[in-house]
Amino acid sequence: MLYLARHVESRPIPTQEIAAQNGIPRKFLEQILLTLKRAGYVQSRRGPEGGYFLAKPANEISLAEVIRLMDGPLAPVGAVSEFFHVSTPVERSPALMTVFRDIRNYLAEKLEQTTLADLVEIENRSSEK
Amino acid sequence: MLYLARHVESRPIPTQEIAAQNGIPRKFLEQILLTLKRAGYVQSRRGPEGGYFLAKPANEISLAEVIRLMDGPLAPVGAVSEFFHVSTPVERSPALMTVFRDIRNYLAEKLEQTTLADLVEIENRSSEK
DNA sequence: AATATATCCTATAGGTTATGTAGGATATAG
DNA sequence: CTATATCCTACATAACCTATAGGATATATT
Repeated sequence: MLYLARHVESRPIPTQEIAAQNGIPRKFLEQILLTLKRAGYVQSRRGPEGGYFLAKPANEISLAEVIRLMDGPLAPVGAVSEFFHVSTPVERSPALMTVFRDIRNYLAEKLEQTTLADLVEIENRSSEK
Repeated sequence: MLYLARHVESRPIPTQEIAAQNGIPRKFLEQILLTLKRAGYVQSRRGPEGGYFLAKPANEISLAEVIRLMDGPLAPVGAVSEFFHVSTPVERSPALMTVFRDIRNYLAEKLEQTTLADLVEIENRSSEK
């Protein structure tokens, strides 16, 4: 998705290119992009001149959303997960819960505040100099 | 280990008790304690009146050490792991690397600074009131 | 010395996840 | 019509998590 965000002005980008530029097996990448498409983060066009592109502006896609979709909960343990909560022995220690909840909150804030546009901008800035 | 830290003044504690009090299968717990013992975090005494106890003062055991032993690297991705570094496509984005490195550093600091003694103390304090 | 209590050690197993491989069906630009 | 590209599904493999199981060994107490 970062690669798509970097080339947001151009025509659709084929998996071929993304795979080659990023060292990812093409067929594996296809599956990931399909998942992203079904979740509404990318769109595609078939056939020659086809490929993938972002479905929304890069500044409306946070890392948190994408990571939750692909990797599941941000929380380090199920006991402090907001949306995927599961009961575990960790809950028997309020102090431990606080530590893990702090961690979850830090992760959530950080990853929710950072968008693909932020990353692209940072990289553009430092390569200009 | 937290349970052991809470009862640090008493005699060795058998797996039986820890298992029952924390809702963990006894045989499963045994394996975990063996791992912790081999790593030098707990000691044991066999036979009647036997059981497990901490091998060092609770304020010398950080969460980071224990989690690294049991769960592996703290880093959210291998590319920013200090001691378990592996090369991945993430490395192609300096900005992403920064985000993940920030996260790793936060985790490392937080978990290295928090010891078992801290957790016990916090819990004692709030139960006194 | 016998007994009961506990740890110690190893093998095994079922389910899930991560990381792919593979093959073909379908759409579309030129 | 053809080449290009996505779309869809099935399958494979290794590792990890969460155990379960059975017995060997040590030791405090009686």
